[in-house]
Amino acid sequence: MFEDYGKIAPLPSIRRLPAYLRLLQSLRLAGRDVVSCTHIGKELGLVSTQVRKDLAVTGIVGKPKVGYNVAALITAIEAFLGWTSAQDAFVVGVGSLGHALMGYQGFQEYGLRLVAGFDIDPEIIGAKVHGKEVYSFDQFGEMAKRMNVCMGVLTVPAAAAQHAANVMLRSGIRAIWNYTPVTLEVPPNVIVEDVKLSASLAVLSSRLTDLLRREKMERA
Amino acid sequence: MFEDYGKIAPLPSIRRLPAYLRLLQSLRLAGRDVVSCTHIGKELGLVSTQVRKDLAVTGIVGKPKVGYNVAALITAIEAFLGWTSAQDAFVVGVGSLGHALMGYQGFQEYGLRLVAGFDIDPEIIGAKVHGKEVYSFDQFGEMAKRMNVCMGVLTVPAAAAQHAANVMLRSGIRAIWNYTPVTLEVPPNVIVEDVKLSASLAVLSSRLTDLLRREKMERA
DNA sequence: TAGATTGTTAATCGATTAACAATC
DNA sequence: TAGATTGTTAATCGATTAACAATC
Repeated sequence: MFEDYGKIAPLPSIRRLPAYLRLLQSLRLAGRDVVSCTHIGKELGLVSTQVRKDLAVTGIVGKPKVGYNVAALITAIEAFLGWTSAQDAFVVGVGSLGHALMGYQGFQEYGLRLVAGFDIDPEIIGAKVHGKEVYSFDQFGEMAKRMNVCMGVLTVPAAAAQHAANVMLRSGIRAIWNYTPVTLEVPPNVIVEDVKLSASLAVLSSRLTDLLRREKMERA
Repeated sequence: MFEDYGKIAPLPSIRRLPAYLRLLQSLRLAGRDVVSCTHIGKELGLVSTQVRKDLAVTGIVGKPKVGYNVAALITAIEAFLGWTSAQDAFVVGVGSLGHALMGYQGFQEYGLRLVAGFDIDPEIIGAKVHGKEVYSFDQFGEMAKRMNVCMGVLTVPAAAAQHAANVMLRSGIRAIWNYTPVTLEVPPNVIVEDVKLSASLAVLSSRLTDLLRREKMERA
């Protein structure tokens, strides 16, 4: 008898959950006990039915006429995302971006702890970055096994990305947060999530180009 | 008589263009003159019809049986994105993330030049970050007008985001690349593009949680 | 009670994929 | 010529939005 574990939540819904979480935390701080989808939607610029559908993926149920319990909703979202217990991760590539991520305090909120960095540059190996040690990438496998770390943040130059990923995979890494522009090849039981800054910039600059051109034509 | 300027390209297509651009540049470097959608698709893990639809938004046309001219395609994508001439931008908030972005060389490829940073912290005002000056945020308006900068990268703490954005808007900024988790309120003639790291991490960690749970059940 | 809100089903919308004629 | 490839139209798929009964 097969359970329906094959069914996963829509990615767009998952992507919106952190925004709900942030709002809910501020509501809790303000002493609010319950909140409606209408209210959430107004704050975030979404229609209420979309909010309701999104929240439903966490398994939470609300009360008609009342709304959702703020605290329960926070718990449900965090549990769904796996942000209840801190997840440890290694940073691979301590250049300016890796450096910045290691120092970013905001990840705590997302249950993510970047516990160490790895690099191949002797200049930086052994240094402390925001209080965290930087090790030689040669030690990655050993450290990953010892500390039972299964998530890696990839911030190496593009040319080194696939090689670094291969080493990470051999060390038992199951999830890679990929900040490089490279399309990584990994086995199906490993998860890769790409942070495509260039994609984001493409949207911004193409829209800006479009906007400025339009205004120019209107003035003419 | 109305032109159909209202029609804009699908956002998903725009978001994929930088990946095509990157591949095409490496093909050009390898001496390739022409390329087919099938080939591009194989490299990037996309079906050929999707590649063709995406490329069509740039206005480029290919030759049946031959494919697309690599150099022409590069030019067309860059023109569409507005990445032909360098776009200057200011960084608002020179914390660890702003610092890292100011030092990131990769933005050159995207026609983006981060020419200066702004902050309110006297400790960092006047410093040079990766060769670029950090000014007081009080000087933002004056500098933006003088240097005719219309794009800003927002990397301040969440609590300061809307206020900083307001100042930027008053200074004539038309496009904000928003790295904060705040939903900014801006007039309709200003473009905001959100870089939601938390959304990306949400996908990664929820999928990892799901994967690990699934494996646990299989072992049981 | 009346009205606001939830949960769910149906309709709409937009993007992806498939099909296929045109063409070099 | 034959076959690969483009450009375009149609079919499919999935997400968003609308409609509405259930409910506190």
